[in-house]
Amino acid sequence: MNTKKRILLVEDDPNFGIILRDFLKMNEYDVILAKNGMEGFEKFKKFEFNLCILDVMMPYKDGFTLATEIKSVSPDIPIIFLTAKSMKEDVLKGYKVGADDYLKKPFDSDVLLFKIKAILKRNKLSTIIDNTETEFSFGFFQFNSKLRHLVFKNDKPIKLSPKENMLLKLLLLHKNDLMPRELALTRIWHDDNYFTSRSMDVYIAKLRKQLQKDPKVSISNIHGEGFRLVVD
Amino acid sequence: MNTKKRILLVEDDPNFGIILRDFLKMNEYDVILAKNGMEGFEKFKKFEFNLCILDVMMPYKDGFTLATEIKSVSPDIPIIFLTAKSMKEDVLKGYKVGADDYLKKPFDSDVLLFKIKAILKRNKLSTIIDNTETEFSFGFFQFNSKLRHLVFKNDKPIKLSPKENMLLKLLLLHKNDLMPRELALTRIWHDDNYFTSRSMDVYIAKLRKQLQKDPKVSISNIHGEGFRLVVD
DNA sequence: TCTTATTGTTAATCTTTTATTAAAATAAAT
DNA sequence: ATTTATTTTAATAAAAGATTAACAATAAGA
Repeated sequence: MNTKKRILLVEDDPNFGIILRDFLKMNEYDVILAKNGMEGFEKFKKFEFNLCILDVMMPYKDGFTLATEIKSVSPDIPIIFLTAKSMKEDVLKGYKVGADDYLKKPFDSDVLLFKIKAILKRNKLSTIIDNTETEFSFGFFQFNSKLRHLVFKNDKPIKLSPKENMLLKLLLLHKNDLMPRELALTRIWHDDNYFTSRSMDVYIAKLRKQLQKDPKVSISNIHGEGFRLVVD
Repeated sequence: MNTKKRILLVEDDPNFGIILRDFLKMNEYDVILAKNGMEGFEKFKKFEFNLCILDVMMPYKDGFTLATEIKSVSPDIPIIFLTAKSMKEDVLKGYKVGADDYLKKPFDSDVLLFKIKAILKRNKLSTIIDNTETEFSFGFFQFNSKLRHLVFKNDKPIKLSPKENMLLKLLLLHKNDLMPRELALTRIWHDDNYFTSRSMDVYIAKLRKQLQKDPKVSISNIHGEGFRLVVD
């Protein structure tokens, strides 16, 4: 209902990977496909995901190793393993590195869909109750990213739209430092192209309009690089 | 570390049931064994459990039916199914009634232990959040969620319907903070889709009608996120 | 300096989400 | 079995949000 759930799919068999990706896309998931563990971890760091589906047997870096790396960055992200053989050792190893489920190939696609649904559902509660940083204070502003409220001095709170809100939060997480354009585009717009970039500029303008209430606060552009929220 | 985790094991084969119970007990779990669905539900209501392990094929009342009953009382309790056959239908049915995992008999006991561990670990957070508070006071209102009574000043109590009641309670548990739409939909409507969402809006309207008696109390919407019960 | 690429701003358009009301369907109670 | 309460569905309106287009301004490179 909300926004599409994002799945990282790491599968080295290109034929199978593409067909599985398309199948999941048809079922209303946003899927990023990586063809090996290396690429998988890069993509994982770049975007934000709700779930990972990892093939176990991959050359160079296997699914378990990748899972361990992923869990070290995001301990709570659910992982489903795809195993060719259902050997006890594999299953146990999977659970040891924090698997939420595993599927033996060949598997039934409906079963996979249900597993995904079930896992996302039970992970909802913990992800709904978002315990990332939510209160920010800068200049004469007070900002609550959970309520999407921006308060100047003792005025009544200004309601921010989701995009305004996320963008301001990203800027604040890089306060007085470069917030790369690319970062906002991949994190907020999930795509980096001409139009999303234009859209982002519009939101920068909106934020500037609010922030100009405090002369000590501004958003400056670093040409070709990104933006910087400056607080004197 | 804390106290032993309590497991409800429902299995109609007495030999297998007893050996499995003893195996789990050896592994530091408190286990209550029931030999059919009827007895299983009785025991479930009598004690408090952290996890249920249910045999699917049982005479008189099967595991799925039992699971549905259990979930109607405790929506968040994790359930593992034991299936003799791993038919697709069974697996899907299991996930539909909210299974957390399933195991095909015969299974490896170590795998079961790992599944139990994994499930209890991820359920830790959400069971802590389970709140049994029943008396609330806000603005000029007094609310008893057990009696489903909402009282304004000294008026006679307004009887709330079950859904109104649960929704108000959820809002109050997040007083002055975001109560995510998804949370109410999964907790109260057990499904998050267009229609349940519309239904929820209708109930928000009903609550607003009652709460407007006190100008200091209101329900505000956070677009795309949820609602907030505001008490000045 | 000229040219091109990037950024800034505003307004129009399109999309999604929420609000409200009423009617239909279901469930509970008498 | 019939009334009553509750819940869902439908239809439509209103609000909020996001994108796009058009054009202005600015910065960087040739």
